[in-house]
Amino acid sequence: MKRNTWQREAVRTALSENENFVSAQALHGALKQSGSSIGLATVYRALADLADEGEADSLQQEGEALYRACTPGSHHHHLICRNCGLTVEIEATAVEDWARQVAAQHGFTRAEHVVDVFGLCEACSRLQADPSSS
Amino acid sequence: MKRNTWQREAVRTALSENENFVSAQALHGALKQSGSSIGLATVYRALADLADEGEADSLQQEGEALYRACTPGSHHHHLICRNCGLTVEIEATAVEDWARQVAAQHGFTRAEHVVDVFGLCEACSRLQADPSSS
DNA sequence: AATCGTTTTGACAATCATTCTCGATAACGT
DNA sequence: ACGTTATCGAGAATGATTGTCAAAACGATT
Repeated sequence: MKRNTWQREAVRTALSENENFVSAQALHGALKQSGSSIGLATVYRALADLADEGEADSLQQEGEALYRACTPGSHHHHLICRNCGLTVEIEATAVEDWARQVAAQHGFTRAEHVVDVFGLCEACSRLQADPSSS
Repeated sequence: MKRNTWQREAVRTALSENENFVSAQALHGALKQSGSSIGLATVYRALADLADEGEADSLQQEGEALYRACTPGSHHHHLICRNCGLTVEIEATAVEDWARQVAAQHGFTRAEHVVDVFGLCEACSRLQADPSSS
């Protein structure tokens, strides 16, 4: 049976306080900073669980897993700033259909897909164009 | 200046002999099997170079990087069998456009995207439906 | 073909994220 | 409150990838 522990709740809370994708390590660091005594392994476990249960989205960047609280129950993708990490949830009905269709065309079943868009957000685009204003 | 060594050539060749995505470790193992004395670090370096130069595609799966020779100069995505690794290159013009458009809508510039579709290929679908025939 | 400056290699150590281990702890049903 | 048993925490273990550095290989030039 699954139990409710303050640790899991702490991770859930810490996650939803972050607008953007965070690594398990970073989240653990933040929790420790704010006085929690939670263990690193526990953060990893809690994040994996949350991702399984659909309460968090995850993606791989530079060899590490990043997590983010997500609006549960809705399938969506992300538009992520490569520089500052700003993340926007995006709907992609058209892409869902396309993926399913392409898979079917090639005889594939059980299609899932990974779709993420990276770029420079408006602010970071400006910074890059005019570095003096940083 | 970039030099041509038999090691790099060996990696390029080994890659193109594999229809599917392979890990650096696996590729190194295969090369050793066939009598090569190439070092593991060299395989990692060669693969990173090939990916940079657009001669190979790469993706992350279960915490490890997988590589695959790709038709150079063409932007494409992949349809990958979750079970046997069979890979099909797919065109995704519609998705390209969608990605660019979504990024622009949110003020993002320099949009890039990660789009991969995973599923079970025809053969593996059958196996799963009727495991007795394996 | 021999030489020289530079790049690349390979063996192994180092790193780093993540997972495992296991005794201790705490949740939940009774 | 009690006993089960899932979960925790600390640190060890794992496993992929990268760094180090002396030795070897490359390629342009004699």
